[in-house]
Amino acid sequence: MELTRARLRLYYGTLPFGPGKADLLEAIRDSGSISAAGRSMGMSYKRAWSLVEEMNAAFAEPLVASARGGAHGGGARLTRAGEEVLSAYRTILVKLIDHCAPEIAAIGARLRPGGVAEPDRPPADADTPQ
Amino acid sequence: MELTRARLRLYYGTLPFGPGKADLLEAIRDSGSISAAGRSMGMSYKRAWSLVEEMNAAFAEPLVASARGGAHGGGARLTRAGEEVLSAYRTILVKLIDHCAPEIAAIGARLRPGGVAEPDRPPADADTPQ
DNA sequence: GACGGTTATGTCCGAGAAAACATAACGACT
DNA sequence: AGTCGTTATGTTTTCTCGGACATAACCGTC
Repeated sequence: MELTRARLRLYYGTLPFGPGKADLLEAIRDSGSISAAGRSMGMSYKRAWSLVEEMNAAFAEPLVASARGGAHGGGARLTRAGEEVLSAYRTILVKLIDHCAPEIAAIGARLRPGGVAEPDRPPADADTPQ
Repeated sequence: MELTRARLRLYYGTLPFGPGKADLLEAIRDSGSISAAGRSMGMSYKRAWSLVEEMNAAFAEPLVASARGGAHGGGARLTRAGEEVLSAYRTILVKLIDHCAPEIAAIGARLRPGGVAEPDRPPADADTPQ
């Protein structure tokens, strides 16, 4: 059985930083707005915004710069710090998959071949986009 | 700010394997029983047992061998497969901390020095032992 | 044969998290 | 001045996971 997904959450004191925040940063960078980012990943604006607030409060300088009003209602973009934190997190995951391939495969090799018997599951059920 | 904790969860198809199961395996190995393991980590027996069941069902051969009745009511121990899966997971975490130290530090370096201002917290609050 | 500690399994309930819903403020543009 | 999409923030409802209980079966030991 192959590794499907890996979720890494780092705790710096009380601040957790994991896939949720990383994906959100990425979506904000790509879309230019918090609400569009939330929509694109099936997350309520409220939640997306509160994650942004949490990050901005925990870091010395904000990771996301936002503005309201204006041309298209406002928007948000990643700061340099935001870009670099996101990049560092992505690098960690890549290195993990890369350097730990033997151990990851060793676990996978011991799994039951077809996965555990789960009675008729509606196929191709998209990943719940946390 | 220093990294306090790292939680890695691996998904093989529908089976998640993370710190909860790894710690449980370790506690079973050390205590020789599912219930003692659960107690030692503040987890109900029911939950500990269901995690064991989930693992045993997902792997080709069980990770935990259990027996009921007998001298002291029964007990549980790790199989060879259990030992090796646990070992592989631990190795992954060690390698992660080791090889990704620069990126982990890079994120930590951008955090607000004293952590976010949290009004008077009862100090030395032990980690919630998930 | 009763005892005791454990495995095994089901049901019910509550806390905490996330979603849903509701509103206000903002400001470039028309 | 009005519009529009977004940021910002609060309140209420829903849902899910885990904890709390309850019970049975098992089997060396005394």
